[in-house]
Amino acid sequence: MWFDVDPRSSVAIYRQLVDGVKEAVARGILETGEKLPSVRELAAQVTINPNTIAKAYQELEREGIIETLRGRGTFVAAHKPQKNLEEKEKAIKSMLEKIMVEAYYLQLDEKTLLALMEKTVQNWYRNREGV
Amino acid sequence: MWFDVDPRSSVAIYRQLVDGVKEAVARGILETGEKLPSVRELAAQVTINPNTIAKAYQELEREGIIETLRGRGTFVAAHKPQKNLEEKEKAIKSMLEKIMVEAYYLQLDEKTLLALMEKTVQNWYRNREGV
Amino acid sequence: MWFDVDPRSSVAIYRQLVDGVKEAVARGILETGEKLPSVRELAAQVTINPNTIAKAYQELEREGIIETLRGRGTFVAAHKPQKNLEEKEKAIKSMLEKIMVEAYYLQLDEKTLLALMEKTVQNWYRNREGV
Amino acid sequence: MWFDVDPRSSVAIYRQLVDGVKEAVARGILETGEKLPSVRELAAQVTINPNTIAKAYQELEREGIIETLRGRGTFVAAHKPQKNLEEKEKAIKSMLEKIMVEAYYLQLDEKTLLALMEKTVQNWYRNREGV
DNA sequence: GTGGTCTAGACCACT
DNA sequence: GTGGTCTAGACCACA
Repeated sequence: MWFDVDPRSSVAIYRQLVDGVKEAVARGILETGEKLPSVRELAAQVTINPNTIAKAYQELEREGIIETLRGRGTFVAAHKPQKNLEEKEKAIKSMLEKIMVEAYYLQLDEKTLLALMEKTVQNWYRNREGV
Repeated sequence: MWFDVDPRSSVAIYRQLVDGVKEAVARGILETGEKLPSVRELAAQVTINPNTIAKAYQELEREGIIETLRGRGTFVAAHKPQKNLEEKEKAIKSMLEKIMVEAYYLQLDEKTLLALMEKTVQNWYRNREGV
Repeated sequence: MWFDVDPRSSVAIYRQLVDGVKEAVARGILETGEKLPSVRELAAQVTINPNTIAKAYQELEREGIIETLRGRGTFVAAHKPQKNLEEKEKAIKSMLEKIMVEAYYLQLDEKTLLALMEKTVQNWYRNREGV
Repeated sequence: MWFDVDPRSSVAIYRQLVDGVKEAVARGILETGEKLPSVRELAAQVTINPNTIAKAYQELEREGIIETLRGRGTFVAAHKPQKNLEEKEKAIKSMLEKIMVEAYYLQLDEKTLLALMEKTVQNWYRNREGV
């Protein structure tokens, strides 16, 4: 499966599903138009209540990541221009600041941190290229 | 005040307090040995339930960021060697990956993203230098 | 074609068909006595499940908009006096109230809203005139 | 209560709740900052499952109509500038067209229809004025 | 077959 | 006390 769910985690299961799908799409593991497992199917595979899966799918649809065709199933949507661009850019900046704080307590110096970031970014784009 | 709390936010108020203090310490706004307001003082200033403040202080103490001297108050602790280094490094990497996903949906290209990161990092260290 | 169907929409496909035909008739695009495509024809054209088309035709027949002549096909019916006049007037009023609520959140003022309504109404009747 | 719910209706209960609250706010029956009944309270009053109420409240929060303060309850939010303005304007236009179609089958003439619209609009604004 | 909705009942974190 | 989440099981409309 293109994600894993930890029922012990403090983050809600449906959130883990949402993030998992978003990441899989971003990584190119799930491609536009590809069919997602049906709510019941997925529920059976990961032994999670169907309602929980459904909630995740609805959230993903609201975010425009997937779309459901009535009676046929849910599919990865074509990438639409995103809404709330500013909001999301703020979110990225705020995540970066949290990283800075954590790095401070880890006593990472500027150089090490930047190197880590560069490596992560380059890896990401290199892995996507092949898709 | 060296932080602000948004009761409308979906993140718990006590978490906002914890993060706020950690950030203030990391930024050098709160220095080692500096006294924090008492639970009651702070509760009065920001109109938050004292229990919530107390919970945040407990969490901060558990993380070794602050320490309570009985009868004297709570103070910013000296920076101790961190525990769970690996765990925290993982946390940073995981936050970076989340950033990658968000950046993907924002369609930031590699160059732009790296530039944003560098700017953030450099700003951070430059601002700390002066402290 | 005198209508379009969006499989991604949250409104049922058969409902979209029903509404589409009703609108086409009201606009004069489909005239009394005009033959509609057969279920199979239409299904082939718009790649929709024939059962769905059939359901829409049944609904339209029930509403008296079209009629089926056995072996000959389905045709736009002559306009009969409507049933449930009161019910439908209520429906219009209720739709108008929904518009008011939406307009409120859009902060449309009275004048703008009335102007929009007048324009819509006049356009509608002007376009019908030519038919 | 400032709304009523019909469990026999074909429109989902949670949708009726959402629309009811939106209308009450638009009409000024619910004012900014006013507290809504708690999920459990309301569930008891209208004998509807708490989950259903919660779903409605969440939808309303997503739309920015209400906001929840953790552990304290849910309140009518201050009116923020709306998002998706274009989308909503389209929605209004589309509702107006549906009205035109219905009016056609009711054989309302232009004058009658416009009069009805004007009356509705004026009534609405007159009733709000007093608030 | 699909997803959408609802109920009943439970547990949890937060204030 | 509040809302948030999850499970279990059920019914429905739609394609």
